[in-house]
Amino acid sequence: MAVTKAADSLSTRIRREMSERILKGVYTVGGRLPSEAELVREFGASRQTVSKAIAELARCGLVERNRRAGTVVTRKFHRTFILPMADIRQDVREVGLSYGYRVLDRAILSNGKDGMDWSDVHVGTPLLRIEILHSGDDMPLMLESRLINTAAAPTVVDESFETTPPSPWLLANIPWTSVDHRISAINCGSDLAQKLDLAVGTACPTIERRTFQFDMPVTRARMVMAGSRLELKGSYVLPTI
Amino acid sequence: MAVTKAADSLSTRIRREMSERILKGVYTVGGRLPSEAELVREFGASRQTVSKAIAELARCGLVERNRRAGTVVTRKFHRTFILPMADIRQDVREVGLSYGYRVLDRAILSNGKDGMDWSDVHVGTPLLRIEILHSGDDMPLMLESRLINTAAAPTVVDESFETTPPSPWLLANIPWTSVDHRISAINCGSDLAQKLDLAVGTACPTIERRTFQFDMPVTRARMVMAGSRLELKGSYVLPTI
DNA sequence: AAGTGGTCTAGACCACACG
DNA sequence: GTGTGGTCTAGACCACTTC
Repeated sequence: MAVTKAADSLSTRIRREMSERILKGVYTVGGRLPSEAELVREFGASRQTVSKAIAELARCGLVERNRRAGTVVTRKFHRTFILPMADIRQDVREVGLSYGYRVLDRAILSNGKDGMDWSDVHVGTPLLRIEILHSGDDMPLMLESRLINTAAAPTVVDESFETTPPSPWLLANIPWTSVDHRISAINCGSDLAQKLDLAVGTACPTIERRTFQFDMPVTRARMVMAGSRLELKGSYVLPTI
Repeated sequence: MAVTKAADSLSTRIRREMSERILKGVYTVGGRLPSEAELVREFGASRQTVSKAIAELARCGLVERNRRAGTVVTRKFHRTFILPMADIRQDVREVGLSYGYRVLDRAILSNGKDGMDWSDVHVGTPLLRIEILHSGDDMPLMLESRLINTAAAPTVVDESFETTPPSPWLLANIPWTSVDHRISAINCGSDLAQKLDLAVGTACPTIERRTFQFDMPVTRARMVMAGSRLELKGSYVLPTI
């Protein structure tokens, strides 16, 4: 038993030892782990402590726990990965550019009129529509077109967005409970090409994102990246290691 | 105190009650939560149980815990979201198409020769290069170009990939500990256009993904989606609700 | 010094699923 | 029935950080 290296808690050390065994194949995929009672004996820890360690492995998806059937090794931990919901200001600065943005449009419209039709939002609710051009060293990097539901974010009407872009402002001021997104690519048309300073037809990664407070839509945004000028990156390390 | 509705565990009910208070603004952002001792009194639960509930809120990023200073409400839980690392077979079937794929190329090459140069992999290591065209109802949906490091996945050389595509095979057979990815968009050239049955220049969402076993690269893949034929979607619900 | 969270133990009861 | 994990309590010691 290699449960060494103090400074980490006992449950952490047990978790690490067990995840190492799983990754090294000591316990085979589909096979059973020793029961909690056996691990209690092996590690000389209390059942709570062992249970906590194994529960963390289960949260990471390395194992599945079943009453009576015991704990079995899975490998469904690859089913998700994390994409940072980056603050574009940080991302731009990280590549050494000075971040800036410009508000191209800001209007309050009534849902159901003016061509606005946001289903799931009551007809007549005021909506804030805003368009932002983000740039680095004055080079356009991303065009953001956003609708904000004033029923979910009433204070937004008093916000000019002259010092803070909408995305960080919303994150800091309007809580949300769920989000969905869609990643696609578009060939930019002449309007986009002009705003983003690209050749017509350039492939642009595009993210559409919607956030909700329970069932109520909060905001929906379409973010068109200026071709390959800014990369969308992410990484994920299994947290149990 | 609305700690009602049994069937859920006590710590779950406490967690839900507390997250609701945070989202409703009972505890303001930057403000302090009651200490564990106070919550023990309020909810009539043991300290372990209260601690577990609050620890889960902290894992989700709703609060930050500090010794002596207490637990404060943050709002950094929006910093990441989850993108499903979808099994394309499922995704295709979900939209009602019959999934199929074809191996366009399969070769074993030596790193450092034949134009192969995978830094971080020893020169001379055999690499499996494979190209797969995924389709739905015989319509091309995604072109996958992949390298696999045989030092990390020795059994891959015996696998023809005639019945299982590389991605699910790898997930099921070769463990990994970290992954990174890059999302971009490309204008497809003539070769891609032919393989994916698209017009030259069509914007195609592209994912590059690399996985590792600790420091050892396992596989790297470039997946080019056929324009907008297949969508990349994901959603995330705050797990504390 | 004192209050906070972090962790651990020992013991207990329960729910579930399999034989 | 029986073994598994799921959860809870009570009490304890410790580490950290602010006062």
